[in-house]
Amino acid sequence: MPELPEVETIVRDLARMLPGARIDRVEVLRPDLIEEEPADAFARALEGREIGSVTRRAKNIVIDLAGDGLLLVNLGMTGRLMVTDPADEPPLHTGVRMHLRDGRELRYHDVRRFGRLWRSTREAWEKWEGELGVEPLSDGFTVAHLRDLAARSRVEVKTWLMDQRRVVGVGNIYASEALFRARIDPRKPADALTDAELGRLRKGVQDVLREAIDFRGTTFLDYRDASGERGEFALRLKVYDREGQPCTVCGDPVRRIVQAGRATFFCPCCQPRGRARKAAAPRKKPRPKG
DNA sequence: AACGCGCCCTGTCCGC
DNA sequence: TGCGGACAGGGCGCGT
Repeated sequence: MPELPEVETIVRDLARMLPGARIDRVEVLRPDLIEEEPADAFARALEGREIGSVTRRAKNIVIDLAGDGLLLVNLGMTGRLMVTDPADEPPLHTGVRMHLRDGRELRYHDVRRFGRLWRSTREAWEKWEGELGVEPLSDGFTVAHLRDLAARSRVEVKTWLMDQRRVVGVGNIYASEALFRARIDPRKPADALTDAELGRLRKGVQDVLREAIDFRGTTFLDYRDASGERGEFALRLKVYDREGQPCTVCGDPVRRIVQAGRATFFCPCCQPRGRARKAAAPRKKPRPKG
């Protein structure tokens, strides 16, 4: 489910709710969600720990255990991490229940179980996250950096943008949305992007992520924030899941293609191929019917 | 080294 | 109404 805006929304909520809480007892209902074996060792190791800070790196939730290492959570496609009342009957697909000393429960729920929870030392984590790409909302996300990355890859830009070793946090929804805003054909090879296009891409990525955070994320299927609420950004999507519907800018039908096995949505009129952007940028054009 | 692909899993929807 | 197949927001490991 979750791309950067959804994870960021959850993290901001948890960062208000969790610091200072102590983990009393951990129940692992779905051991395959836990990296560590046996999962029981993972559960016992968390018991008694105090939660320090909650932060985000890429699409990972980083829970600092106040000097006792880190608890990391990747939500995969359908993961949810939320604070609940333990009296609430855990629904089917509840994977981990962390009972807090103050009476609340930190609950992990995941229908498809693509998500993972694991422990790490700060040193091991820093080494691991060093392999990840640049944070798109950080100062390091510059046109110069994008140019360096793009010059070394002939992969189609949409696929390129989703690779977490280059730029983190952009998944299948926001990749299509960012390229629409940047007016770049998603099939264009990364190393064919001009500086002007990279500049628009940088802005497109940042704008769409910031706006989605403002709306607490996009709820497509399963996403819920840390309180179990839906995000509100879905209505603001311009191309994602809008195949055949009119482009909000030019009225032409939105197209769906498949790249690297994932659906891509774009407007062939507003995101023209090649450098065929001779005249002014595509604007509303009267469209002939038929 | 870089890249494409299949796969992990369950639920939903669509066409027949 | 039922059933098979396609597809769903991520990421890893494999083979080329």
